[in-house]
Amino acid sequence: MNYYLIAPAKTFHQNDRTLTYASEKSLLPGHIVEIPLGKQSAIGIVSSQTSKPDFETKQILRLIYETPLPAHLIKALFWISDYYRCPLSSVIQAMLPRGITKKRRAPKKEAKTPSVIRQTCENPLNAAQKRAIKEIESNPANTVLLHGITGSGKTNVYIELTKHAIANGQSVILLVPEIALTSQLVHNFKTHFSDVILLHSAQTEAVRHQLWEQSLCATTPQVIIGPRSALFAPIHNLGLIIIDEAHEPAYHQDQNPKYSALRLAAVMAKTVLGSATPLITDYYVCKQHKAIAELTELAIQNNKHAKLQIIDLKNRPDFTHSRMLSNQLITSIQDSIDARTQAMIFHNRRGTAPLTICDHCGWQALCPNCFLPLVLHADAFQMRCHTCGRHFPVPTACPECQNAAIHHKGFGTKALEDELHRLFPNARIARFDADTVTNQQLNQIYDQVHAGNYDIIIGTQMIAKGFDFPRLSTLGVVQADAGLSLPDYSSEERTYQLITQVIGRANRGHQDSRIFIQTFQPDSPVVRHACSGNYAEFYKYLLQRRRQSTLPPYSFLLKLSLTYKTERAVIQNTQKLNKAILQYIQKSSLSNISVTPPMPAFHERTNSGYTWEIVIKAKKRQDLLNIFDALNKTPQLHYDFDPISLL
DNA sequence: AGCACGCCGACT
DNA sequence: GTCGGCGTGCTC
Repeated sequence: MNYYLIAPAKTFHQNDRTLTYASEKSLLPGHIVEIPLGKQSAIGIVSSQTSKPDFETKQILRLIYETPLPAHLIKALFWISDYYRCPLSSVIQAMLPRGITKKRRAPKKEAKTPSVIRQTCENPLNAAQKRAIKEIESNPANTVLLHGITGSGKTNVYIELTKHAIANGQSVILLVPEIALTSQLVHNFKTHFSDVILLHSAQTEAVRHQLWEQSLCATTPQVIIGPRSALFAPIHNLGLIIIDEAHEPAYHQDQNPKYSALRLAAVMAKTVLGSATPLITDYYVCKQHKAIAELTELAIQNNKHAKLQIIDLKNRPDFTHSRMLSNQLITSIQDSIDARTQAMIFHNRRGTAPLTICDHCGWQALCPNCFLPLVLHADAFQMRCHTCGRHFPVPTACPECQNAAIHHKGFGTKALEDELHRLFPNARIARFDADTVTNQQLNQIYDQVHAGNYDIIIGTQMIAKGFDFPRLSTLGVVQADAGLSLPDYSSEERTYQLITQVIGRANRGHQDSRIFIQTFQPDSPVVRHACSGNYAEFYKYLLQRRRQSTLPPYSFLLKLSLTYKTERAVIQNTQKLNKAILQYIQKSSLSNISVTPPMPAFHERTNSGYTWEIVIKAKKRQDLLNIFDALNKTPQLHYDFDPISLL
């Protein structure tokens, strides 16, 4: 009889660890089995063989797949659970396809038996790209940052690295933040490699299961493209992971299992992080390991120019035609229309007006579920909550004091669209935001824009990423500093990234173009460095600030939050928690640790109650783990190691 | 999370 | 004397 440690996929309270089971069969680590657990049965993963224990054991019911999961996934399973203190079962659930025990009907289209990856075309490289590839491949560090400006040809580098890995018999995973927004990169990969396995959120359970089996059973190297969860594809001989736009927050999963795809990738295989605007912490760590490859020149040289102008929103004489758009921007839009080219206006706020307030008594329209401001959508005659999606009729009078003087403050993309219609009554205007387009539709509409069916394009984040608009000659950012007002430690780098991405839309060099950055803070280093594209200066500036406040990369963070039905309960329990933390720190005489006093969370009140939080900063990450382990866990306690935002 | 056991109040 | 309320505790 053989005995094995099995990690069950089922969660059971406060006791999440491997269990010992017996089996006549000889099994390997990574084998997926069915086991009896309590009165039920569960799926489990074989961790290792063990000796006969001194307690009763149950028999493994059956082996589900002859092929075990590859070793790097078993490593990942235990690493995530340990590093982020999350239940093993939650990791397994993320790793295995839903309905793994279901018998699937044969797929309509014959599943292609994975064949040898075929190179289908040439991949010309310039000197800088060749240098970067050599740098990445010869660098002993496990993670290498490919820092390349927009248009420097990172895709060609990815393709070449992938070719080399396949030639060595190794599989490659390419992570993208969101498939629908990266169709050009996906298309490029498909033209270079046949049989790329593409994973995305629109696929059905059956299709995912089939693709999962396909990669589990493949005997030749595979290329997989997908979102962060594609790291769990069961491919063998994983040699390289490429993470495109590695600064994107989509690479951090914020529900259990909480993990950073960047950290996880580094545990599993050689990892390349591609970004024009890397996160400060990633740049800092890679710099320390001398693991940065720079791509500083445009891949395709051209003689087109983009002229950038910063406009102070406080300077009212510049806003005599519109309160939203400066005279300079309006003139340039008109020039673009006259020249039959296009203008793009970026504003990261949906709807018509983000705040609705009664002038008489101060009442404010809030979502009864989230207690956050409701956004007016005048075209739909609705007040919408952008957090939970609920919608309500537009009030005609204040519900508190019956006064009719209610005001809609601020403006979103819909209001901007109305304003542009007023200023340019004959222009063809397209608006891209979550209200008008889903990610799936984005490509069709993009084609229309590309074909020149529109004169003015208005949009949120959605249009800032990835797309190449060759007819663009005017680009306007309505309020570049909008994100800086958020009380979050990462708001500066998020703002830098956004401005850089937007500017990148005009810097593709198809047209001479003019860029107008409107801002209330023309002197802010974030806005200035983003406008001049000076990452090195921005890095220096932000690193200094992080050092002053001991934030990452100068510390590790643990965010603890408590949610209770009443304000009284949440304050009491957060204070109790705070006391327990301080006592533990003193008892263990830990140093270089700071604990914020209990404070209300940014979203203090929600439908589920009141939330307060405590943030712990430590020089050594292990101290955070030790403190956490010593705490009393209750269902009200939520925790986040290495949070990317403190909101 | 389920699903047992277990120890007290309302019923045939 | 039995049915069932959900408090407590376990799952190899």
